Amino acid sequence: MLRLSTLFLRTLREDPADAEVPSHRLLVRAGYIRRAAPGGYTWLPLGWIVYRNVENIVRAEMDAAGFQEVHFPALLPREPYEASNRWTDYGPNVFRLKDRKGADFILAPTHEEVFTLLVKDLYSSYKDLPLHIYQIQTKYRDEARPRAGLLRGREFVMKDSYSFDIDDAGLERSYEQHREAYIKTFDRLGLPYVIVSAMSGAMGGSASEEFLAPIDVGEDTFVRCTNCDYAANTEAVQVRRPDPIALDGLPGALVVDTPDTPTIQTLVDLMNARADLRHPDRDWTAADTLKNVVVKLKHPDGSVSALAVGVPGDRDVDLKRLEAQVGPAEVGTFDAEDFAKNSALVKGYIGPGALGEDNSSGIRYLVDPRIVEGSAWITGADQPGHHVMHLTMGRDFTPDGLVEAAEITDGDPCPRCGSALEIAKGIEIGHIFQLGRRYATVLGLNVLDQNGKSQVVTMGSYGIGVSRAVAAVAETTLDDKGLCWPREVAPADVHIVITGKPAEDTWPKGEAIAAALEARGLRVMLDDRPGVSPGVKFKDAELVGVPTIVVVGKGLANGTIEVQDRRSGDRADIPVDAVIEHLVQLCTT
RNA sequence: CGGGGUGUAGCGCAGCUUGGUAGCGCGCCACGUUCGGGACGUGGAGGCCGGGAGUUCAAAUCUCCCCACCCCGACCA
Repeated sequence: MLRLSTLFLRTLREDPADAEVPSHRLLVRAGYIRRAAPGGYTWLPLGWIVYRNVENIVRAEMDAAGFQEVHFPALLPREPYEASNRWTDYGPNVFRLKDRKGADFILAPTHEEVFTLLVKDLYSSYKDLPLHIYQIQTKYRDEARPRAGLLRGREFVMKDSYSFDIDDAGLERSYEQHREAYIKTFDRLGLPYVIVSAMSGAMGGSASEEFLAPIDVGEDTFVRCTNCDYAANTEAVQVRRPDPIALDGLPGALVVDTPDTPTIQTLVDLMNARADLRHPDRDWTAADTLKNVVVKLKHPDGSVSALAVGVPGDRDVDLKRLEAQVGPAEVGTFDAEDFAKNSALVKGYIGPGALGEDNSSGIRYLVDPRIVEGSAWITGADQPGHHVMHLTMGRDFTPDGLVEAAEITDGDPCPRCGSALEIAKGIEIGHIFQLGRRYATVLGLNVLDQNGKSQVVTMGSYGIGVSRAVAAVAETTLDDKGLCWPREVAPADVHIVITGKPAEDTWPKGEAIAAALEARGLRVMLDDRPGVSPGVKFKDAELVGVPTIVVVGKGLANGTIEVQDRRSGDRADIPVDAVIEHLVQLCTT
């Protein structure tokens, strides 16, 4: 039984100044967590109970799916990460340290390598597969900017599982099993989620989906269709490609004099104002122009190359989307110095004429899928103050390929059904990922198949942010009075408030009810603080967020106990001799 | 890493412009009153004013450097 008279708890009357996000504010205010380090939090007794409830739900669902729990150290040597190249790839995001002999260690940000090596250590036959193992472990990432309390910390707890299969069909099945287990887990946690397609290209896998809790304070942007069930991380959205247009009879390309038009808007305004350049039927818009943006790619091996991206002029290049396509290379800006080195590029007037690996700049040129064969564009003529109109894709220029790099906007057509997409924010609470053979290959995880031939194992990796899930549950359930936990993760089933003076009947009665409920298997929190005014007790009960609040007070004179539902605020007066049964019913159904 | 903001008692804040006794509310302790929606009185405890250097007779206050936190952006298997 949790007695508030002795519980290590201090609720705050006012919001902490350093917390902005509601879940963070309330978890601190209601005495669940305290900040202990930049991006690191101490779990107080109530928080730790909730954390363990969440962890146990996750564990129970993993076990129910037949996955086996193991536990690695968080402190790991450099070598495995060297083998997968992530010692360098991870860059400043890993905490690195040295032992007394000067050997390198890391605080693991993720465990793919050591899981792979563990299986390599013990297994060598196809008969041992498939295998699913997982752990619930503290992870460390030196985030540039930890924020929002538990939502993005530098130390956090993650459940990470890995599947090992002999072939692609097996991986497919393993992935599906994990997907099912995740659905059950999040349903049980009472956490709303959207399953979105995510990027997998950079890691060499074939399928990847994220579970996002749709909340405005989330850091991930995703789209979902207003009509069908398509949903994707914005980085992974595949734009609908219009049908090609026949090339016959289109007007020829025409270079026109357009002084002082270095931006799309100035260009469109000038074209609409000039009689000789106007569109015969309508005004030109930014969507009629082709904008070419040059960026620098920094490759993991340290080399740098230039890349040109062509997008319709009414859209910006979304650097995150671009980076997801070109990963593991990083995208940087092409600055004045870079322009100076490449005389074929005229800033503000860059056109396809100068781009492409076969053209004067030699810069690889990728275009948005909307740039289809036969589409005609107004674009740069590669000389100051000049543009070219009617420049037609497939006739006047041919890019080196396509790239999904244009920003996605509200109302864009769904790639599946064509209806409008809407943009939303979410917290990533889970990620499932068909990793493939990348790690198994570099770390040499092979098994013998039926024919005695050595085969590279194919892997999946699957994560749930356990500590983050606590914040996500809080965030999706709280209201203006405080936290509001779903029963299964709540620190207790009932929160009994005793009002009146310790000498009055309410006190022994409250104690008796608490004991009786506990004997019936309910988890009880009892506010037995003497000399604390009823108002304070009510406010604290609402702040702490136990789903059922029981008030032993004034009603006792008439033989009733008040039972409140924290979420709805509904109150009912229950006769004293029926209250135990009533509550047991309430809390177990 | 860039831009903006903030560091003063456990929490929320004032004081800084114009240098001179460190304050308020909540919380905490003692006693008394009160007891169904954040009660009241009286008396208390609690501070290296984020850290360091400097200017000055004298620094929370002025100057420089550093650190931390919050917000926006960059970054985020």
